[in-house]
This record gives sequence, structure tokens and C-alpha cells, in this order.
Amino acid sequence: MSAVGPLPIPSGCPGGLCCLRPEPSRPDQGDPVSTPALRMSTLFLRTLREDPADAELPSHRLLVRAGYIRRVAPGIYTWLPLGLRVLRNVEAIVREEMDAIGAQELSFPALLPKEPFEATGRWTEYGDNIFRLKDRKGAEYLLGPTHEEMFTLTVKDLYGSYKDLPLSIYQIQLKYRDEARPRAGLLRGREFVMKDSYSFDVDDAGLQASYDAHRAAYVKIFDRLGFDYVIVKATSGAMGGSASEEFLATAENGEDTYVRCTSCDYAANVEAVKVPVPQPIAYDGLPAARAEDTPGTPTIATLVDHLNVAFPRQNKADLPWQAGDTLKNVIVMVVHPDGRREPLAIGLPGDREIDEKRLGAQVEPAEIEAFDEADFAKNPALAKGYMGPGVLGERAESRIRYLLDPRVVDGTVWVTGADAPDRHVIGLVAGRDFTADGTIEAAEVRNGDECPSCGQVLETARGIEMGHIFQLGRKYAESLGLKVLDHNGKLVTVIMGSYGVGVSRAVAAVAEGCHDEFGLVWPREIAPADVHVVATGKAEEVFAKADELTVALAAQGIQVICDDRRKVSPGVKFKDAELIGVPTIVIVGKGLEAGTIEIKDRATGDRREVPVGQIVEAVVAEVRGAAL
RNA sequence: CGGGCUGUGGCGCAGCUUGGUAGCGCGCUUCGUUUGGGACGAAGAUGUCGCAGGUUCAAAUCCUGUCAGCCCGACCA
Repeated sequence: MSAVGPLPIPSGCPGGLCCLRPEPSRPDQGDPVSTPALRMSTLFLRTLREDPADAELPSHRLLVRAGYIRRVAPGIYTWLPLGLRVLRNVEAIVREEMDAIGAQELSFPALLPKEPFEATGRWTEYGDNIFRLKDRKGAEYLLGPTHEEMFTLTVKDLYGSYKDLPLSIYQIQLKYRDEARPRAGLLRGREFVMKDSYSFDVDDAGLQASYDAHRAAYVKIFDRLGFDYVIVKATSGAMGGSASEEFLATAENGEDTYVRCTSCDYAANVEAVKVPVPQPIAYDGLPAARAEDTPGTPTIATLVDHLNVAFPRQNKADLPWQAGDTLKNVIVMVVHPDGRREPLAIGLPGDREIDEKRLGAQVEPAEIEAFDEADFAKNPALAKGYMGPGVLGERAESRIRYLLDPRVVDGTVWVTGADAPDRHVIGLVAGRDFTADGTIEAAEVRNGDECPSCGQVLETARGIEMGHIFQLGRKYAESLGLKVLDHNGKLVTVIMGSYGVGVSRAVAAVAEGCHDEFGLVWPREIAPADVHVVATGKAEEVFAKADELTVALAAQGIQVICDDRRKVSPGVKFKDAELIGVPTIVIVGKGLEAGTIEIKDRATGDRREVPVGQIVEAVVAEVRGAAL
């Protein structure tokens, strides 16, 4: 048995703290590369007994408490040694899967000149979200919030022929966005690590192939990251583009709401849900619409109450009037990027609210503002609280564009405003009595809504956006002039795809999904180490054995954290091990007298005693087995 | 940008109503005891009480202003 003393640390490692860089991929020959262990006695780490006051979400709380990250400024964090290891592990997975589909890694600066962003209009469109700065000469720069321009311009710079394509390139880089409200630790920061890749193809078929390859790679990445996720249809947001899917980590605390079908495999971000359009209904023989006095009924609730008192239903006596029988008309102000303001009227069933996110996605890149009292004053045709289709529409008196919820098909019958104070129209038939300028997906999506794919029931859930893939199309290629010569010698605009993974966000998302009351519970592939060896007791023999085991495991290429702290009570060590969340905990202690060492599974709590002589292979099997 | 809350040692907090020596727990240092579930004793170190004005003999405490942070909402990848 070796005496406790200087540890046989592999050469090149000054103190066991040096292995913070991603582990290089192992040589194929199968010769295990020894990995320096982290020793708690010297590890730059301080765990906190209490939760930090400014953290709410479990991921934020635990990452700070367990000593993975420290806040420096709002939305800006330091990666401490353990955290950096996890981050690097996530990066390594992303890198491997991107490389596997032939994407090539490069790295753009985070500090960028403004000119490319002016060329695409985003210097202004991105607004306050850009961190801007000036150099000593007064030239303007920004910290890149995203790098579409750089990717596009660099390809333009170097390539000019269809023979050069297809091409997929990516980077893992820090991004900067001056969030109005950074929150939830790493989940929404102002500085964050993102993998973004772009594909460049000459035609739609090529784009589709590149998209499919990325999609497959993303499935592998998120499978390996080891948390529950869903792939949902999405809108492409400010980036522009068409086909689009998001990878969401399922999480109650997530910021994104999505729906999934309880019967088929349909899933979509609420912003992207398309309402199933009912068949038009024949309206021959329906009674004519009639306007009635409905005093004091400017809201749907007051209107429904009044209807049931003053105009109880005759034909369906057992069905009182409901909010869904009314057609609610709402006006918003659409503000275009050039500052132009245009009112927009939306008609939807009275039992639904406008979902501002869904509406926003429809009018992108324009923004929505309230249509206020002053705006009403400028449009005398509008009777606030009693607006109806009578005056709405581009060819109607108000000249305001009027779009309907897709549920309002021809033949549906409604109660709606009569465009005069205290008056409503009953029995107004869509298609017969009014038409609109089109339809719009702006009504809220609710739990229980009909699935647009199979007609069954949708349920809503929350998630964290982890990845987003979409077919960008020609937007950036056009505005930046990225063209190549095709095989006929003609210039064609390149078609691009855009694919992002929130790398630092993934660390938080995994933590959000993988923890218990005691601390973090990392999936094996991204854990800061494979094994956490805990030496308990004060016997020299215990520390010597823990040391020996640590070295032996490291020699097998296993990453080890060894709690070799003297004068620290076992309770503290156990608590720290559980907080830190390495998947396998090995306890060298009281069992040693009987010749055994304990292996404990962090996730399940299962523990077993293993004879000292078999401990190395038992741990190796545990690690390799679970890691596949 | 709206609403709410909070700024006191590295962390978590009390003290403020009613002005008068800046306190507690954790952590940290030293010594001793302890060592299988966040040990114990003793002795220590660490504070421009967010900042700036004002009132007062005297301000962490009262007044005015200001800045910052967190949470909810809006917005956003």
C-alpha cells in the first residue's frame, strides 16, 4: 500500500486542475489515455450550503450552489472549473455530431463591424438588443448577436461555383444580446454560447437534404444530452425563412408554450399552430340578421348576459347564449419596420383572446401596438365596444384591413357589434352578410383544441428552446449578393439553411431536468466527471486506498473527482457529492476493514459493496456500461 | 417599458417602526477534540450599512434624489 504523498499525476499536469479543455477524442488503438483527476482538496470550488437569494429555478439555484457558475452581471456568468467541464462536454457532443454530417467548424469574431448588419438592415431591425460600441476612431462595432451575415459574406468571399456546394459550416461561439430582462441564470443570458451552422445549396432539393442531415444530427445530439425533448413545428421569427422546427426541452418552467396531439405525432409551438378550417356551411334558409338594442354591453360577458335575458334562444332553448356565439372584433396597430403605422382589425370567436405571440409571428417583422383612444378618435366609424364587420375591411367605411379567425367560415352565424353604441346584430351569417380581407392565425390556442393533423385533442405544455432548424431560403444570400455560377454558367442565388443549438442554455436545461432534492444528477455524457470518489474517515489507509483507486481509474481513461479533503466530516462530503451530481459515487471508508468499497448510483440511490480487489473493474464496468 | 420587492462582511439574513458602541447563522483563520450523512469547544479576521445630498449634537435607521438587483408582465433567439 502506497503512502500518502505526492500523487502520480500524469506529466504535463501541474496539479490536477489542468484538464479543463475538452478531452481530445481517444486514439483508435484502444490504449486508454489517462485523465488527470480533480482533487477536492485543491479544486477551485466552493459549494454553498444555502440557496442564493437571486435564483428561482432549480437549474439556476443548483448550478450556483454546487459551484458551477457565478454571476458577474445580469445575464453574464463565469464558468468555474466544474461548470466549464460540463459546457465543454456539451460542446464536444455538438461538435462530434456536426462533424459527423460533414459540417466544418470555423470561428468568427464576436466583435464585428456594423457594415454587414447595415447591409441586411439588422443594424436597425435588431434595435436595442444589440450591444454596440465604438473604437477610438469612432467607427461603430457590435458584439455579434448572431452571425448570418458573417457566414454568408465569407462564403461569398471564397466560393463562386455550384461545384463548391453543398457546404455546411458551423461555429461554437459566444453571442451577445442586450436582453431587456435576462433571467433564470443561464437560460436567458446576455452572453451565451451557441452553436450555429449554415448550409449552402444551389437548389431546393439540396437545401432539403442539408436540412434533413441537420435534423438527424440534432436528434442524435439531444438524445445524447440525455433529457426529454420534443420536436415541434415552429415559425422562423426574425431570421426569416420557411420550413422550421424547434427542439424543446420539456420543462414546466420553460418559456415556450407548445401543443402536442394526444393521438397522433403532431406537435407545434403555439405560434405555429394552424387552426383546422371547418367546412363551409350552407346558409340557405337561415333567418335574416337583425339589429337589436343591447344597452350597456361593451364586453363579451355583458353581451352574453344581456342576450340570455332579452333574447333567450328559441330554437335551442336548452342552450343559452355563450361567448362562442359572438364574433369579437379587435383592432391593433401594426407598426412596420420603416415606422409606418397601419391599423388591423381581427374578428374571432368571442370565447377566445388574441394571443399576442401568435399575432406577432403573423405580422413579423412588424410589431404590434395597442390601438388607443386617440386612434379611435381618428376613426369615427368605429364604435368602441360595438364594432362589427359592417364598417371593417379595406373597402368598407373604416378602410381598415379586416382578417378573420379561420374558424369563422362561410355559413357560421354570429352575434356581433352593429357599429353603433348599445346595438348588436343577431344572426349575422359569414359569407352572406359579410366578408373579410382574409384570415389570420391570432387567436389563442387552448388545451383541448382540435388537432390540425388528425382531428383529435391537443394538449398544451411548456418547454425550453434548445435548438432551432429552419430553411432560411435566399433572404441573406439576396441581400448580401451571394450567388454562384450554375452548370449552365448562369448566376443563381444560393439557398441557405440555418441551424442553432443553445450550448450554454443546454447546460441549464439539463440541470433543470436532471436534479432531485439533494442536488444535480448529470447524465453520464455531460457530467463533469464519471466517478466521484469519497474518502471517509481519518485512517491513512482510507486516503491511500482512495488515492490508489483514483489513479487506477484515471489510468483507464475515466474522469474522476476525488474527495481527498482531510478534516472534513463524511456528512459534508456526501452532501457535496450529491450536490455536484456525478453519476457514480464510490465511497472508500468503513467497509475497508471488511475489504469492500461501496459503489452508489447517484440517480437511483442504489448502493452495493464490492471487494477491494474487484473495485476498479466494477467501476469501469459501471461507467462504460451506462455510457454504452 | 409597466407593476411588485430588495440593497447591511464571501453567502443567507436580523437591526430601520421609536436616531445614540453594526449584529446573527454559514463560510474563512488558529489550536484542540471529532470522522458514515452539512460535528464540537476556544480564540480570531473580514463592513465606506448601494450612492449622493439633506435634517440632527448624532443617521444603517428620518427626508429628497439617484443607481443597482431580483420577480411578474411586455419584448425577445
